[in-house]
Amino acid sequence: MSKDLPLLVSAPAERRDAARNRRALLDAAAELMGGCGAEALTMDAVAARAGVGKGTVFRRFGSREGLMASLLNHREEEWQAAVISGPPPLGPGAEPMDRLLAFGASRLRLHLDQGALIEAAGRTWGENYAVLGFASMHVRILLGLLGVEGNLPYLATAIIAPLGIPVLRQQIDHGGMTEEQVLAGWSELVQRIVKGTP
Amino acid sequence: MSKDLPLLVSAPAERRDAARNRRALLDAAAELMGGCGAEALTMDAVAARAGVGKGTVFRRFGSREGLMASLLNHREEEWQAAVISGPPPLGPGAEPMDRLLAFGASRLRLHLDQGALIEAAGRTWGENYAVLGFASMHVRILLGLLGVEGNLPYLATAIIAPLGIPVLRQQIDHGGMTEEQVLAGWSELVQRIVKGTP
DNA sequence: GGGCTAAACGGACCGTGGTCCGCTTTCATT
DNA sequence: AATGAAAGCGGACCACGGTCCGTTTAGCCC
Repeated sequence: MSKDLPLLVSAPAERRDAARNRRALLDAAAELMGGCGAEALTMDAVAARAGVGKGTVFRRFGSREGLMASLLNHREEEWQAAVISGPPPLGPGAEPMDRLLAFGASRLRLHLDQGALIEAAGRTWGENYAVLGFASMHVRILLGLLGVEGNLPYLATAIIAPLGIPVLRQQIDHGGMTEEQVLAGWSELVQRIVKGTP
Repeated sequence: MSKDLPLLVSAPAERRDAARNRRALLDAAAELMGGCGAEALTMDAVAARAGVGKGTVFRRFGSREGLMASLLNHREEEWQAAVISGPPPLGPGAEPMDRLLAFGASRLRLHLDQGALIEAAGRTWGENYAVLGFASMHVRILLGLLGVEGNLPYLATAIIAPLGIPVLRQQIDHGGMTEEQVLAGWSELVQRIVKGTP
């Protein structure tokens, strides 16, 4: 039997008890979330439910926001995988504009689904460069394929911005729009930006 | 001498000690902010500095975020006044497109100036309908004057979204853009949206 | 297996945001 | 000026996020 090679993994691998506790904590957090919502979730409760001390929770996740961000991470990874190698039109194989519109619809749903969690994760998630960077790069590439010229990095972030939770909340809760209207508005926005190429 | 009529004011007027304490608290908060930044400001410190009890702070402002939002309110009101009746191109008198571009530049600066405070105020400020609603209505009207057709309410919020602090932080801190590049990108975005009218 | 080291653990402890309730002040009315 | 009621006040109190450090445990080398 060959020993596993360490490959190029620089992370020195987690100790087994640490890994077990991390999973126990994520499971406990998910269960408590399902029962009471993100707002009411306390770190003491998570620790107790997982059968570990509170210090362990903070050692693993750094902060309450970090724990929330870890919960979000699962869904985000699935979503990124769907973009990279899932079925069209979100994944490869469809026309760029169809992929772009599918991106918006999918991202919109994801954000609305996870809204409470995203808000609870605050800046730890919101400033997660890996997440923002991936979406931004994807949109930027699609815009390039569509023949859009100009400041693509900026346009990409500007196209993604109205899909953020605070904007969606304003439009839906205060502006009286439905989810469908928001998506239709976003699609129109994208068409205009693509069309407006001088 | 005629007694002041109550007019149509529904607010039953603040008692004099309450008004005095409110100003003292806002002044104290502003001073402490200047000294240590928004992050380090504690409610106990504000109360002590203003010479009142902590309960009074929460009675006036509801929460820490509420206090931050009240501090922001001054600047916001000045800004709204400048839009409504200040000198062009931000105020009335300039061409719609010039006003729109001036709006973006002015809003961008305002947000960057008050970034720390805005983040400290969190949702209490971010979901302030009066603020979002004013900006959104203003942009919507300008778009109308520019002959843009379509879902103006949506387009207005989408144009404002990339001027939000989280997006600006991403672009400037992680994306390597300068303030000038962001403003140039936003101007380009607006031109495209206006031009893209079918 | 024995022993060594670094990592992980846990829960007592602390600071801060937020609440509560008995006491004080304002002010309208007479 | 006296008075009554409502608004305001203050600081003891609580809950929760986050830290710290003495103790335990996993994993490795002999």
